[in-house]
Parts: sequence; C-alpha cells; structure tokens
Amino acid sequence: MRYTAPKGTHDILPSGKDRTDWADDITKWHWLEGIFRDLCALYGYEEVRTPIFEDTQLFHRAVGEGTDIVSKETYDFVTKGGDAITLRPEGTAGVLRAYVQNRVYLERPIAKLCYIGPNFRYERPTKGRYRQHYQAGIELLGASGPEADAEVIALLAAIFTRLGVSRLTLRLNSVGSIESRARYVEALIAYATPLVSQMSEDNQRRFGQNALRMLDSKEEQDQRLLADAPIVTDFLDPESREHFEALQKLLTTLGVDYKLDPFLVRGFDYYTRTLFEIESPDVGAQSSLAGGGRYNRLVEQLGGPATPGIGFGLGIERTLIALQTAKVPVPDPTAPVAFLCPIGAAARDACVILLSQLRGANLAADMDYTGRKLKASLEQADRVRARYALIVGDDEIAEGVTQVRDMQTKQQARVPIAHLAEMLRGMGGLPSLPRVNTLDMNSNEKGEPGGD
RNA sequence: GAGAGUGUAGCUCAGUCGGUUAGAGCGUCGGCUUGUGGCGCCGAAGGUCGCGGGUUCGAGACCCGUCAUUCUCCCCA
Repeated sequence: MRYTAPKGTHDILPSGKDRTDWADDITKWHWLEGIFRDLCALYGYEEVRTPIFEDTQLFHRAVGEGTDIVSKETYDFVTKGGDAITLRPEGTAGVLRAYVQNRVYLERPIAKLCYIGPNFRYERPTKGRYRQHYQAGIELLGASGPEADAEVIALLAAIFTRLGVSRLTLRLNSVGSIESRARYVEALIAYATPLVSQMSEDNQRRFGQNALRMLDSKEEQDQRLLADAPIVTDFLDPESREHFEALQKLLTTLGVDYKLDPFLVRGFDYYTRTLFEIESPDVGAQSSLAGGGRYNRLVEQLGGPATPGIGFGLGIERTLIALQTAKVPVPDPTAPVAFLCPIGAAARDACVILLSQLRGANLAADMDYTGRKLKASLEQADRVRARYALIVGDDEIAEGVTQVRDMQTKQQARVPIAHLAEMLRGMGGLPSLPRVNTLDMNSNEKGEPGGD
C-alpha cells in the first residue's frame, strides 16, 4: 500500500527545480509570506494565531447557515467527548472569537490583526482549489469610517504591487446596511419572480434560498434575464451611500484602481457595506485571489460589544499560481557562503570541526559527506550555489590552511583556518576585508549575504 | 453532488495496426587528471507500463472494474 496525500491537499517541498508548481515550492511561500508580514508590520497589523478548529456553532452562526460553505463544505465532526467541532473554513470567525473571548477591545479600541494559516473546505478540488488551503488575511476592528476601508484595501493592493503582479482587477461594491440590503433583496425577488422559471436550475434554487447569489451566476441566460435587475447601490441608505462614495474618493486619492461591480456578491452572510475582490485571469476557473469586506454586526453576533470591522483573506496557493503563470521574478533562495570539500578521511574529520566553527560564527556552510572525489564535491558546491568552496586535503591540514575557491571567478587562495571566519564574513558583504596575501579575491559582484 | 480527460524511469513525455529484449530528453551516479565545478563527450543505475480481472497464440496498447490525479459545473481563496 502506498499512501497518497488526501484528496485536495498537497505537499510543499524544497524547490531547486523550476519544474515544480509554485504552490508546492517552499521558497515561493517564504517569499510571499515575508512580503505579507513586512507589509502588515508597516501598516501596524499584529499577528494572531487561533486554533484550526472551533465549535461548529461559531462558524455556522458567523458565516451563515444558508451559505454553501456551511451547508455543504465544512469539515464537521464530533469528538470522542461528544463536542461538535468544525475545521475552520475561513479566517475571520476564529479571529473575532479570540478578539471577543480575550476582550482585546479593552486594551485596543482599534485592533489591527493579521493571520496566516490553513483553512478547510470539503469540496471537489480543481486548479487553485484545495480542501486544505492557506490564507493570509487581516482584520481591522473598531473603526467604521471609510478611511479604514481604504487602508485595508490599500494594504491588499500593496501586497500585489510588491509581489510584482499586474493583470489584476479590484472589484468593489457596497451592499449597505442589513436593513437596506433586505429592502434590496425584496426588490430583487419582486423583479425576478416573473422570470425565475426561465432561469437556470441553480438560480431557481438560489431564488428560494439566497436570492442575492443569483447575481453571481455565470449562465448567459441568467445574466441576460438579470441585466435590468435593480442595482444594490440604488438601495443604499444615506449613510452607507456617503460611506461608499467617500471610500471611492479615498481610493482614487491613494492611486488604487478599482472597478465598481454592483453584481459582486460574496459567500458569507456577515458582510455589510463594503465588499471587494481581487481577480486574476491566471488561475483557471478560480479567478478570485483575495476578497473581503466590512462586517459591522459580526462582533456583536459573537457576543462582543457592537464593534465595526473590515478585513480580507488572500488565497496563498491561488496567488502563487497566478504569479507563476505571469512569470513574476522571484528572488533565489539564499545559498551557503561556504561548501567544504574534504579530500580523504582525515580531511573529513577536520572539515566536520571546521564546519561547526563556521556555523558557530554564524556563517551558512555545508560540506560533502559522501567521501566522493574532489570533482564531485565541487559539483555539489556548484549545485547548492555556494559562494566559496573550501578545499581541504592532507597538505592543507599540515599547514593549517584551506584552499578558498571563489566559485564565480575560480580564483583560489590559501587562507589560515584561524582567519577563515573573519575572511568569509568580509566577503559575505561586510566591510572588514581580510589581508590575505595571495591571489586577490576581487569581488566585483556583491554577493548574497551568506547568513540567513 | 454531476460531467470530461489522464495514469509508462526521480521529472516532462514518446511508444505506429496488439507482436516477442521498454524508449528519449532532463535529473542522478560514474569515467574523460593523483586534488579542481558549470560546457562537451562516453557510460551506468533507475520501470509491478497505477492496481485487479477479462479478450487474445500474444496486451503498455483493446474491454470491464477499481484507485489516484487533472480539468469543468456548483461554490469560493
């Protein structure tokens, strides 16, 4: 019996080869996560980590019983102790639960939180859709003004800018308050009632269950029938309208491009007012890379004080697929400064000690353990893209030196072991250049810092 | 939940009308210097042809089943 990863899950592996999918390549993940974390710090968002499972009721209440996610896509189960728990299908509910439970609002009237972690949905996997997928997201709690919306959206846009993706669309909509949305849904149902019999099977079902979602249909007949449907934004209450208009002005001021889309509807019930989504043409049918919106009643619903909030979630796998398709350049993973190439058994012993000393001096180093010929060790040094190969044979041991070979220039120098760490650190980019008398190691390229 | 496609070496894939010994490129390992890498040349290792059954003198190929996987619908990140 050979085991395979469960359906809809995937392994993320060391990269090296560009043949792998980026969504399976750990260096791409590190890169993306690094950009996300840097920007969160820049915008003042602090990380929180919450459990990957919660009481089933939390998700059912927060996300909405009628949504597809809850009605058919959650991983629900009962523990041995009889508790009903659910693997989290999205990030916001758990973060808000933690916010309320720990009374974070008492210390931080404005709480700016970010998170990154796996979510689970039981659905049929396709390109860019996984049963276990990762999202990076933020939540801004306690601020109701349009500036908060603008900041959250600007941060999202900044992530993609820094990643280097273009070819994206930011779609923007407002569904208004719960009351104005209800009025709109009523009007929509009134409009659709005489037409519903001509609509697709799916939309007939939605008509009864979640009329708003009819707008999301990709069926041509549905789109035609709904072309003259009432528009959500015409039903906004005055405050929501003002908020929405102010947000648009702010986005324009900030240079964030967006496209108004009154048909944008999202899968969670908790949204109020602002809704947005980032779309890419590069991920097959799963074009939505990130999405979010405002949820002014959710904290209250979860037992906290009435607190406005807004946030987004960004699909990491999907974003990586889009980056790969768009051939966005990604920095290489860091390489060791030194790779030790021992010649003979005595040299191997000496290299083990030397290796340990280099690492103790905070220099990324590695060595050949296979006992192969020097040629093969140098090939290995080349393969791991080491900046220097350190060649150690009986001669070098006798003299207390190593041959330091610059892998780019092929220049070599005998360097006393006592000076090795100092010299490598200097060549790693720091100022203190060694006074080694032999060949000049003229480094016209400034190397990648060897350290981390 | 529904539909379609694909499973041959570590990876990407050829394999004709069913024909006897299973193919290439890349990768890996070794040789081309006694201790000097990238390019090139030579060589080797590596296969339950996803698995089970069936048809046939003969199956990697055809049929059935099964598992895995990919894509699409639904829905979402």
